[in-house]
Amino acid sequence: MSDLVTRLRRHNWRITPQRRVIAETLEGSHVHFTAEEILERAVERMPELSRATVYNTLNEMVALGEVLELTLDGRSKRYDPNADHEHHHLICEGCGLMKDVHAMADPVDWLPGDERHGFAVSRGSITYRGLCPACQASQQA
Amino acid sequence: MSDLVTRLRRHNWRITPQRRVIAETLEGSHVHFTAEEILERAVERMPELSRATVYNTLNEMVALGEVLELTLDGRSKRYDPNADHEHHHLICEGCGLMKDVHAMADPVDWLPGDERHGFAVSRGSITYRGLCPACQASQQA
DNA sequence: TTCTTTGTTTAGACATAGTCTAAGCTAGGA
DNA sequence: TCCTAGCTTAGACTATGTCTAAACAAAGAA
Repeated sequence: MSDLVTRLRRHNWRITPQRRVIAETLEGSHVHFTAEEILERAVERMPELSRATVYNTLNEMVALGEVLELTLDGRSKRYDPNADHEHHHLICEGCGLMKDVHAMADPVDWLPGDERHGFAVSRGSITYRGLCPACQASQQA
Repeated sequence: MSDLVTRLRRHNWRITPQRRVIAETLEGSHVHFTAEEILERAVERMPELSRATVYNTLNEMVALGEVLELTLDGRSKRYDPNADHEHHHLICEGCGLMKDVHAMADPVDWLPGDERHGFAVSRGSITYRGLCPACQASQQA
């Protein structure tokens, strides 16, 4: 799997300095940032970068299918540059910590035909919830 | 499974006229409403009902565990009065139509121990995405 | 019954997340 | 070089949800 800028370029998408900074900020992290967090970090490298460009660029990367948009907490959307690789998410109900995880089966295979209501089902993503080790410890105390 | 008002009363939660109207509005539907949609419909029965009461009441019902909060589209939260019964959601990527569905297995069973990162995993919910029959038809045209 | 306490509701101000608009800027082709 | 299409910008605007302070209501005590 190649880096995000390379994948974006394949769509004949112009890689401007702003878009490069945003893509590299997104890819350089191991957590899934919100748009505001990306703006905050990208502005350190390019102070004149505007909020609208960050939102526009993220939406375009999602539309190109190279970035996933996650809406896991109902507050703000988060962006996951790892769009190729099928994975799910595990979230701590105590502190909000999020991890990428892999399941042993594709959930689409577990949806019977009569539960599909005529839909053409393309994918299924699982959100696991629980308590992380730190929150389990603090709950016992 | 008893009705929502009955379940709420078991928590020694005062059932005021406002709360009753909100609970009945929520339960009387087969789609999952947003807070604004509930307000809109509840106000028809109780015109002086305020927005704040609707938001407060929904949040309290979620905290009591009798209503599920869904954040499936990143726009607004939706509320599902069917908190007891394990089910998942199927969403149309064309028009946003949402259905409750049942899978053949519990997704928690598909998450291997070494993917749990020490979490105490309590539940997993699946969001299926695809195209509903109407949107498949209009796409072909 | 009246008083007190506690919890509930209200209107509207405020906060946060995200979109839109109009103008200016930039890169590449003629 | 100039033109054009697309990109970026600041800031206004919209949508969703929370907070605050005051009014209101219900239940128990006297």
